[in-house]
Amino acid sequence: MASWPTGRLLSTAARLVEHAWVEALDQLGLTHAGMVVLHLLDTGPLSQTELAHRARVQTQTMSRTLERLEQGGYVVRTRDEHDARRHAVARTDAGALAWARTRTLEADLFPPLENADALRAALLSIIAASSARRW
Amino acid sequence: MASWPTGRLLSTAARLVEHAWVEALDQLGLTHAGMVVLHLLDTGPLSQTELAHRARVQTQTMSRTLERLEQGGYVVRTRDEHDARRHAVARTDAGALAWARTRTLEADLFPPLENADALRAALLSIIAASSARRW
DNA sequence: GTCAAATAATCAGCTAGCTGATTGTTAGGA
DNA sequence: TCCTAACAATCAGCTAGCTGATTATTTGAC
Repeated sequence: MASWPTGRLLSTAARLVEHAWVEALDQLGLTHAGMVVLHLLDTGPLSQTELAHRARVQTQTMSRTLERLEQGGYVVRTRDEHDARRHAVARTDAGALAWARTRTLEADLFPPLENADALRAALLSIIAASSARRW
Repeated sequence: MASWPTGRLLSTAARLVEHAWVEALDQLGLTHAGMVVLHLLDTGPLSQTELAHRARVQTQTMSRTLERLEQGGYVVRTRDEHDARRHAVARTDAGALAWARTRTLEADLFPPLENADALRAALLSIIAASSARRW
């Protein structure tokens, strides 16, 4: 596996790491995609397009994630007064509570590494390079 | 985004990097999951369970990927003579040709990095840590 | 003022992961 | 020998990504 291309190592590592969260999140009725949204709403309500942009995801994908979050009572969507095309997405109390509970989950479950800073730097530069033409 | 947990950076980077392959592979009638299989068959036929194990994927997922590869003519599945539970999966000529064409694709499309070796080392240790209890 | 273009969200439909349950085959112990 | 446990593959059904097409609303040019 040491001969695998770096991109494939990246995909594989990401997928394996996600497994660790699923069990813990499942008990709270959350998914990882949902947790990302609850995090992004930390600073206040956002439109769906803005949420999708910040999560680096399509608006269609975000739409469905929000549908589930709303159904679970973690989020409310209300039509924007000034622009009826927009939905303002806000966390409910239940959403804020769930986020508080999972706050440190991602970091806690990540396997400890020697060169964690170098890894973060590399990932950020990959994201920056790949986001350029897309987001 | 610099404040995101490392695991989330990992997922996001992996997803963004995959976008780059899709277009190129699509023209060859391949998907990334399929390409991984064609690579794993480099050294000869394998059972589906073995393929799933090496790709770090469930056998159900592999089963479906192989179904599509076989349908596209890139792979053949034949029942094992000695153990009728097993399927021996082998590349066809078309499969070998497709693999030859995409051989360097993953590496070529990966954004150039300063500390690529450190990244690979970190990813390999993450995979090792996460694989331990699962594969 | 009207009509075309842009924008926000959604619908339809695809692949790739996953879990849980099922079918067919093999191997091993009573 | 038979019957149960293990194993290989698949079926059914879920979420999360994606593309392409559609609907409703707003904006802007004429």
